Amino acid sequence: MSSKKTTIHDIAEKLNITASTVSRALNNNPRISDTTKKAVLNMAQDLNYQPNNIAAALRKGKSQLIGVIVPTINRSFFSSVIRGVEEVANQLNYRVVVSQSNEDSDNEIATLNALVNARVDGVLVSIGKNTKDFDHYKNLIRRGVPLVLFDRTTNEISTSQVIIDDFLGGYMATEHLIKQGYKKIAHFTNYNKINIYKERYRGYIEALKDYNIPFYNKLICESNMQLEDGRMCTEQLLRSGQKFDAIFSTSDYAAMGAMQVLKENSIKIPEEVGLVGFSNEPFTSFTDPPLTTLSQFPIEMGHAAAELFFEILNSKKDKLIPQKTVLQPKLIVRASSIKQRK
Amino acid sequence: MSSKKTTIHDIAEKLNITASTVSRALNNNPRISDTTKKAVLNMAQDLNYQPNNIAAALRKGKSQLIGVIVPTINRSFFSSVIRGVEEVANQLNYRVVVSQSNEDSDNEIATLNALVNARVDGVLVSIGKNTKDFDHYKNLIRRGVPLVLFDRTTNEISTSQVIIDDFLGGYMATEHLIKQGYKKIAHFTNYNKINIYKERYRGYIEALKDYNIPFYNKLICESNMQLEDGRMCTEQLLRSGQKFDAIFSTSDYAAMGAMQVLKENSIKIPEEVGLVGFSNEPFTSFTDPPLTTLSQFPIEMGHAAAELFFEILNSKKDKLIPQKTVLQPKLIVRASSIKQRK
DNA sequence: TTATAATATGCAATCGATTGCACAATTTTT
DNA sequence: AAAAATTGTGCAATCGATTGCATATTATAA
Repeated sequence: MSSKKTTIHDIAEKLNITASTVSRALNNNPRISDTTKKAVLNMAQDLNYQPNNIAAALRKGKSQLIGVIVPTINRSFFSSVIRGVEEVANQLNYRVVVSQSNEDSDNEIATLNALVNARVDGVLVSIGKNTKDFDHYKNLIRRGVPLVLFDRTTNEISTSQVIIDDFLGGYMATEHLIKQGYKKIAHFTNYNKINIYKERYRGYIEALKDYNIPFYNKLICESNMQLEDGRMCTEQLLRSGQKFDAIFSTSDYAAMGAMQVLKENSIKIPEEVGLVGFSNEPFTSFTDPPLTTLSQFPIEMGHAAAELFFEILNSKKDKLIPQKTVLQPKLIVRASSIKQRK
Repeated sequence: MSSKKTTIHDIAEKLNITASTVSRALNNNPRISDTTKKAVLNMAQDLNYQPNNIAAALRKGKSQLIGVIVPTINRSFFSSVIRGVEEVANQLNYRVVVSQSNEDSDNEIATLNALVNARVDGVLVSIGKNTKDFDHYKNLIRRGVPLVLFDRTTNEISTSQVIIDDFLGGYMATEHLIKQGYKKIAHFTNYNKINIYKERYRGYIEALKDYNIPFYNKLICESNMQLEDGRMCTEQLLRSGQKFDAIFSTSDYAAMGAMQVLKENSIKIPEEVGLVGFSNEPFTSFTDPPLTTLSQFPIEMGHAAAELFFEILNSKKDKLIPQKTVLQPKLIVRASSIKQRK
């Protein structure tokens, strides 16, 4: 029943021409006459021809596949980036192959190899928190496989990347709180200081400095930045007796934890404590009060990453200058940090 | 610099054997001596050999790729399903290629064809809301391409599928509200009645019947089930003067819209109006009050879908009986619907 | 009218791994 | 010791599309 799939040879045979001609006709090669092209196209339709990309990939050495590795796919930020990548890729007749590292270094390497073996034409990666060794990526570049890093990046690898200006993000969040009249601003950051957290932290410090607000080490809490960690940090702050009137958390989840604990302790947000998160997770607009946060424009980040990828792909391999796209984060002001009404 | 990638021929040459032997050795073929196998493996390591899956795929007619089509990837439910699929697939050395239909029928078809041309070994699909014509899927099956539908399915296509028991979900939600003492339960459902919404609606009706609660058509609001729609439905209910003391919304987003409007009107949840959503979106635990909802176990659904896929793949094509995996939803009771304390 | 260019198509190798069949070498059976 | 079975490799075709080069045909220029 399922007669074999039709190939260009079948088309060629029916039309009494060769497969080369069919191939050229299908690829709209100018050396083929319009008459032949039409005949081929019609016959292809009649025979319900479906090109075998695998065969083409083997011959051309290009699979039309882009690999994307993220720590976890079911986080709004990452799935949105993937969405963005896919939008650009599909436009150019590329498909997106996704893999998760689960923040595990070994897994990240294994998955990277798997993608390479599948002969993806390049890889877009957001590096896991625990990855300290970048040799595999360096090898990849040496072997000429296009690589683009996004969000979770490192300067140890010389390749194109797209990030948001996390320093600015940290600065904006802190400045906003200061301008609202908050003076003792706690900061929750990741204990594992990969680029993004480091930068946000720097922004926080810088803003304090610019506004002559003293920095207290006791107001810093390092953790894994999940909801539970945010709860813990907040409880710790409360127990310590250290006064604070605002929290800038570098993750929305930890901010949510803080919100819960504050509410449980009948501390009013934003009147007594202002709260700012980071990432604009979908839930932040649904909390009570809604949470001020920073949007990282994940879909745009996906677009940018894909564009950088295609730039590498289309460039002469020898004179390739790594590009860096820096997106501006945007402060989304919501009730959790509005002390003054203007 | 980038010396060509090593192939089995390079290994063969170095060892003075043929490529066939190398291939067999790498695939651990029992007809190859252990000595040779070891030599091949070592040489492969030395030359940093990376198998070319594309070549193998062409020869074997299997790409080790699974296509997944979802309406949108950046929705918690769908990205979690994909996560589940990926977990099973990776285990079996398969990769996952994702595509979005954006709820657009034409796009869904185009994307399906693209995946087929990429020679994925099969496709897992959650059908778009607006897809009414299933010919493309039927063709796919006729051509012997394994197809598994999940969540958004249809009985018009004879193929394996995995769904949750939406009828039961609707029933459980409604019964829970009834048992809490709510009597006039509104229901928000999708105007486009694809399988899942139809079933939940049926469950709602059945529960009312079982508990001798009259059904009022005026308590039903059909919409697109986004947040705005939930707001609209709720405002409409309020304006209409139709009394109601609970809302069972078939989407968490619409439920959230309802929560907002109720709060804006100073209507107390759960005291005056009980609220139940559907899907257990991550934000539902963060609202105030936290929202009662139903978990669909998306990751497990992904696992199940992948398993069904591999069953098809490994079965004799002629005697293939479509399987249906039905997962049980689970009621997650939170404050939004707890009127009585037991 | 002949030389030259342009046009349209065919030939055959190629991408890299897999696999049915053949065959030599060795071991086991009778 | 001859026949049969087992073991280990090699040969060559194959998967389907692409492409450099050759060639035949027609159109244009000299």
